[in-house]
Order: sequence, then C-alpha cells, then structure tokens
Amino acid sequence: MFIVESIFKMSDPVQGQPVSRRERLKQEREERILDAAAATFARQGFHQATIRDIARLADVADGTIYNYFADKFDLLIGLMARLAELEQLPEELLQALQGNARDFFVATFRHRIGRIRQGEEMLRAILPQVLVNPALRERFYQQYVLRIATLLEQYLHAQIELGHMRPVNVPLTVRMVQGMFVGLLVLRILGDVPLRSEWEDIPEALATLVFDGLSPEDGE
Amino acid sequence: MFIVESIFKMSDPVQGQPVSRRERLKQEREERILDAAAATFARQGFHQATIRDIARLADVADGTIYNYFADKFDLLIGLMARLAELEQLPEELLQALQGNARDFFVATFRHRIGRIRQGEEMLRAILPQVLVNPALRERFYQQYVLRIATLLEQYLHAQIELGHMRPVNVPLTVRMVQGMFVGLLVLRILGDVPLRSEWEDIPEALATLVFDGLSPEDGE
Amino acid sequence: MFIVESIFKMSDPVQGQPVSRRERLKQEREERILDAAAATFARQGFHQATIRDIARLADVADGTIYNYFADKFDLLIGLMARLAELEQLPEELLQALQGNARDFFVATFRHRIGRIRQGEEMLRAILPQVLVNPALRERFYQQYVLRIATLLEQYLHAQIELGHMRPVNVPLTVRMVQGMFVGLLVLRILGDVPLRSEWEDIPEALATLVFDGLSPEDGE
Amino acid sequence: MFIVESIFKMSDPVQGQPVSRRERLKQEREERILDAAAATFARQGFHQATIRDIARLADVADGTIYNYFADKFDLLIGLMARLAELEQLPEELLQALQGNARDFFVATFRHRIGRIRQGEEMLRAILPQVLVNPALRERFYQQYVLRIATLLEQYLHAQIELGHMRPVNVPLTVRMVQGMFVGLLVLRILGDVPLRSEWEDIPEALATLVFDGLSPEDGE
DNA sequence: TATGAATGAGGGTTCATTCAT
DNA sequence: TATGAATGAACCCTCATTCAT
Repeated sequence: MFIVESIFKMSDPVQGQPVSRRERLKQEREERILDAAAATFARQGFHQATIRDIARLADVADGTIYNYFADKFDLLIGLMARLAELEQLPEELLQALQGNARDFFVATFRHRIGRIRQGEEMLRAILPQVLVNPALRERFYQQYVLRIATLLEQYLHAQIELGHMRPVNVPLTVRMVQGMFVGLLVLRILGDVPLRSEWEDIPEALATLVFDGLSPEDGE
Repeated sequence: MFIVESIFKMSDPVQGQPVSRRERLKQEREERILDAAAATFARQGFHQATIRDIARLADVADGTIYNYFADKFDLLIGLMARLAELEQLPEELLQALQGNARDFFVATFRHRIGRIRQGEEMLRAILPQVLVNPALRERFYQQYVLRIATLLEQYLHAQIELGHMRPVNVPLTVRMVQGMFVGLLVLRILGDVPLRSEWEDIPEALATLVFDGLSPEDGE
Repeated sequence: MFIVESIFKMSDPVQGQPVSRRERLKQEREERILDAAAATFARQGFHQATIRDIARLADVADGTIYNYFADKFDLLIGLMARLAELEQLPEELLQALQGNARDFFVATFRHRIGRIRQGEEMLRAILPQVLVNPALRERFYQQYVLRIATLLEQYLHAQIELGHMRPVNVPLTVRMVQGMFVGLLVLRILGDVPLRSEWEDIPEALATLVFDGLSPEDGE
Repeated sequence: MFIVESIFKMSDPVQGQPVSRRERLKQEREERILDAAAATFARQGFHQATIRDIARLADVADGTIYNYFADKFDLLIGLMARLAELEQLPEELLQALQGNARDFFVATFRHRIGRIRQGEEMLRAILPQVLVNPALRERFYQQYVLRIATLLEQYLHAQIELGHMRPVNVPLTVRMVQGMFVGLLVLRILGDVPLRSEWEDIPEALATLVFDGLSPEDGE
C-alpha cells in the first residue's frame, strides 16, 4: 500500500510564500507569462507561436519574458515543471487505498482522467515538442512515464503474487495501461467527439476493460 | 465478417507501372525525396528540418523538391499518403477471419503492431505536426482514427449481440483500444526500453488484457 | 478663382512635432529609409533593388525596414505619400491668382516644373511600377491625375465661358497639358540633354505653345 | 518637304521571305513567342512575367524560347525591334505633304495616335523597363526620340524661317510635342477614361492646341 | 530542334534575442 | 526592472537558365 501511495507523489511544488509585494508581483507576472505560453503553444504549436504572441497575451513587453525565462525553449521547461504540480495525489484519494484494488484503480483512473482534462492545454503545448526534442523527451519520459511505470510494475507484481491478479507480462501490461492514457489524450486532441462527450465515463469503462476484459463472464 | 474484412482495406495503392525510363526516374526521385523527408522530420522535427537538409539527403537540389511537392508542408501530406499504403491488410491475414474473434484479434494486433514499427519513422515525422496543425489533424483523424473506429464499433456491437463479448460502452472501449496503439507508439518514441525489446510480445499481452482482463480467472 | 486656388491644395502635410527624443529618432530613421528606397529604386528599379541595398544605404539592418514598412511594396506606397507632400501650392504662388490667366499659368507651370525636378528621383522610383501594378496605378491616377484634371476642366470651362479662352475639347485639352508634364518627365528620365540644360525655360515656352500656338501672330 | 518625308522612315523591316517550310515554321514560332512576351509583359510587367508564363501562352516549352532569344532580356530587345516596324509612314500619308503644314500635322498626328493604340501593348511591355534599364533607355531614346526630335527641329526651324510659324524655342517646343505623345500614352495606360473614349478626336484637338493655342482668336 | 525537369543562386521576410533608454 | 525597437541570421521559395533525352 505504501507503494501506491507514493506513486503519484512527485516533486513537492509548494514554494515558500513570496514575502514582499514586489516579490508577489514578479511571481504573478511569471504565472501570466506561463499561462500565455501554454495557451499560445497549445493553439498554435511551439514554432508557430512567437514571443510577441505570448508577450501580448501576457500583457508584457517582449523583452520582459527574457527576465523570467532564459529563452523560448525555457518556457517549455517551465510548463513541464508546472505540469508536475498537477500530478500530486490529493488526500481524499489516498483514502481509496483502504478498499480493494479495483476500487482504488477506478478512483485513480478518475483522478488522472480528470487531471488530463485539466492539463490538456499544457499537454497540447508540450507533447508535440516532447516527441521531437531529445532533451525534453528524456526529461518527460523520466518524470511522467518511467517513475510511474516502475511503481506500477512493483504493484502489479505484488498483486499477482497475492493472487489478486492474473499473471501477465508485467512491463508490457503496465505500458499498455499507461499508453492508454496517453492515447486517449491524443485522440482527444485529435478532436474525437465521443471522448469529449463521454469523458466522465471513461474511468468506469476503463476499469471494466482492464479488470474484466471483453470476454463474456463465463468464458467464450 | 464482411465488416472486419473491410476495416483495413483502405486506398488501393496499386499504381500503373511507369512506362518510360524518364517516368521511372521521376518516380524514384519522388520516393527518395519522401524517404529523406521522413528521416529528416523524424530526426529533427518538422520545423528544425530545412529543405536543404532534405535535399542533401535525397541528393537533389533544393529546387527539385518543389517540382514534386508544392511546399514543405506538402511533404507531410505526401508522407501521410504513403502511410496509408502501409495500412492494407494482406491476404494471409484475412484467413484469420475464419477462426474465432480472439484469434483474429491477435492476428490483427500482430499485423498492426508490426506496421507501427515499420511506419515508426513516418509517424515520428508526422505525429507532432498532426497534433499542432488543424488541417493535418482533421485529415489524420478521418483517415486513421474515425474510419477504423466506426467499423470496430459495428463489430463490437455485433459480437456483443451474439453474446461473444461482454456488454460494454462500445464507443469508449473502441477508443481505448485504439488509444492503446497510439499510446504505445508514443511511449516507443519516448524511448521506452521494454517496448523496444519486447515489442514482439505485445500482441499476445494485448489480447490477454483486452479479452481476459487483469482479474484472476475465477473472479476476484 | 476659388477653384484654381484649391487645385493643388492636397493633403495637409503638417504633422505634429515628435515629442520625445526616441520619437524623433524613429521619424528620422523612417526618413532615412525612404530616402534610401527612393535612391535605390530610382537607380536600379524596383525589382533590381534589394532590401539589403536599401538597408545598407539607410544604415540600418534589413529587419529594421520591416518595423516601418509592411513589405517592399509598402516602400513604394510610402514614396507616393511623400510625393504628395511636394504637391502643395506655396503662398507666394497663390498671389498670382490676382493677375490674368496667362500669368497664373506661367507661375503654375514654373512651380510644377520645379517640383518635377525636385521629385524626379521619387518619380523615377515610382513611375515604372505605377505602369505595371494595378493597385499602384489606380492610386496614382486618382491622386495625381484625376483630381487635377477635374479641377482644370472646371477652370477651362469657366474661362471659355468668359471668352478668355478659345472653345476647345476641354477633357482632351486638359489631358494634353497634363500629358505634356508627364511626357517631359519621361523624356528627362530618358536622358534628353536639352530638357536638362534648358529646364528653366520650359514654363515660358510652354505658355507660349499652350496659349499662342505655333501659328504666326496674324492668322494662319 | 524632303525632311518630313524621311522623319518616320526608320529601319526597313522587310526581311527576305523564308524559303523552306521549316524556315517558315521557325519564324512563326518566333512570332508566337514575341506575341506571348508582349502580352505577358504588358499584363504583368517584365519581372512578374515568368518564362514559363510566356512559354505556356506561346504554346512552346520553356527551353524552346532560348533557341530564339538569348535570355529574358533579349525578348525586350525583340519587342523593341518589332515596335520599329510600326513606325514607318505609309504611302497614303506621304500624300499629305502636298498640303499645308497644318494638314500634314493633323494627318501625322492621326497616324501616330493610331500607331500608339496599335502598339500600346508593346509599349506597356517595354516602357517600364525602358525607364529602368540604362542600355534599353539609351537604345529607346536614340531610336524613338532623338532621331525624330532632330528632324522635327530642322522642320520647325525651316517653317519659322519661312514665316509659317511663330518663332519659338525650337528644341523645347519639339520636346513638348513629343512629350505630349508619350504623356498621352502614359495617361492611357493609367486607365484614363476620356482618353479611351475620345482617342479618335485627339489629332484634331492636338492640332488646335499646338497651332492655335488657347487664347481667343483676336488676341488676349 | 523541342522538350521540360534539374539546378541553385538569390532575396524577401520572420522572429528570437539583445540592449539602450 | 520593464520596455520595445534594432538586429541579422536563417530559411522557404522562385525562377532564369541549362542540358540530357
């Protein structure tokens, strides 16, 4: 149980409060810039988005951005860091660990599916460049894929050993589940209608598929 | 059965043979340019790749590319068209339709998983731009997602009616399966090691997950 | 008299003074760019002139030009606007309206002939493109030909009615006079020597031709 | 009278007939290319017109043009040569020399005004480049301006000496008359409506202006 | 000789980044 | 520290010209 609890506990995003009014203004400005970058990258893509677009939207001058971020690419890094803040598991979810695996999974799915929708803009901003830029790719993979995969693998191994799950190819199965999340996001980005209208029902359908499979109850 | 048979029957790629030597040279050159574009886009991304990069790799002059493609973007379109050629279902696969659904699915999975690896370079070249460009997005969605989704939905409905499958939320389930393919590709692109080393085993694991689920044989 | 007075009163060129030093520098720079564009277009023609040529001559970077003008073509528009500033009739000329028509015409001819020489570079820069580009053509025609033609026609009609002028085909006669100015400019551009050495004598000769004609004093 | 007669006798354009069928075909093709060049240059301007545009219109391949003309610029030279063919004075016009100077001028004006309309396309094709290109400019000036100017000057001097014309500044007056023709063409190109609808009346109005002037009959 | 595809130099334009104010 | 104009490298694309067929 300890394992699962820590799965989504990632970097602690809580920073020290800005003390002075000046400090707070600076932080607000940085937030505005990141907001603008996310919106602009998501709408136009990284290369189509110009620094001027972002500056206009953030209501600052072009040059100001460079007081907060080293260069355009650094805005992506900033967005990835912000994305990490979405990844913590809230307290109420941890309660679900008390129940059985399936209930926990449904709760987890629900949480992450919700996060995806929340973070969709940022993911749209980031993902295309992640696929293209090796440095970003590596960072994204380590931070959002590999860590979770490792923990999930441990969890599955444990569940299988306990007889709570069918023996399967653990690494691949974990990838398939993770891949499904990524894939659903991609299909959403592609504009798939059912995924938008029925997004709320995904956790349940997902649990059914993953736990029960398509075969009818009493064998085929 | 007719439905599934037609699922992957897409555009007919059989072209008329080029007659003259000149004609053949032109076609070869176009192929070389597309090859070069795929490799360059995949390695550097669409925007980082310059026409000169592609021309050098294809061993043609910059201007020559414009005799074959309207502009840089048109190279992406060309790659998408070529990708479609990979999508036909070979004869031997259609034999599997005779067997039961699971066998057919495993065969299909195997085929498509194989195709993904073959077309990985092209997908790496195309996918990031698909996520970013609305025109490309729409085209890609219609061509590679929606058509297959529709047919799969019909197939699932039929199977469920026959009692061969558990009643599930069909549209979402279809998206989850499709999403899994997309997601596995993305994870591959991200450099995931198990997905590379055990790629061959995916169809089997996939079938197990999708048909049987994770729950142990006799309920949980 | 009111009519003629307003003939050459075109756009009011009085601009507000630039206040800040920064503002003044920007205006100076725009002037330098237009100067450079006029000189370069006049010497090499619009298409032979490169942005780099102009930038070098104006002592700015290539990109700077695009902070002031939308594109290369917009430089022509800028030159046309500047040309309009040359077209106002100075105060001293308006005094001539008091005298008889011939004196006024001589004064006007002198003024415009002088303006042509002043604006020759700009006209050399603009005219060839005016002949070629429909948008520019229309704008030039409205601004420099039709307005003046209309007013001249009114003036001639009035003079004829008063018996101060011979009844003639007014529209054609006006075009012939206007055409003569244009034509003399073209011949100057072609490098005609007498037109350069005797340019100052044109107003007088022009008045003689236009008012008296070639026929000897006492009838033909 | 001899002088005037030779004014417009320029280069003799009559070439030897092509003998063979092959020769005739070649000449026809050259004509088609020049026709296409004139039309294309006139419509789009020299630089906007591409060799391909011309080739398409002439219904030949791009490369074929280079079998007839050294380069794109040479097409302009070809058009200038063809323009010269329009400049000869037909026999019937020479009859007018028998009459008085005014009648001859009217006839000449009529002839040249007609020629301008005929050659308008070619002039539109050539003139903008003439204003821009020094070599073309010199050639055009010598061929179409200076020669005629010289002869007209001689003619005017003679007429003045005979008392048939008012003593005027001969070189400038000649330029003014020549300039008027050029200027009228330019105004036509600019799209002036009266010049199009009343073009036929120009010779008469021109004669009135040039011979009689605007002043009323009995002095001012 | 006609063809038309290949060539590649050239140029207009963009835009991330810098820096004087 | 914020500003926003200046910078100039970079790049897509055009098109006159060449040349193998």
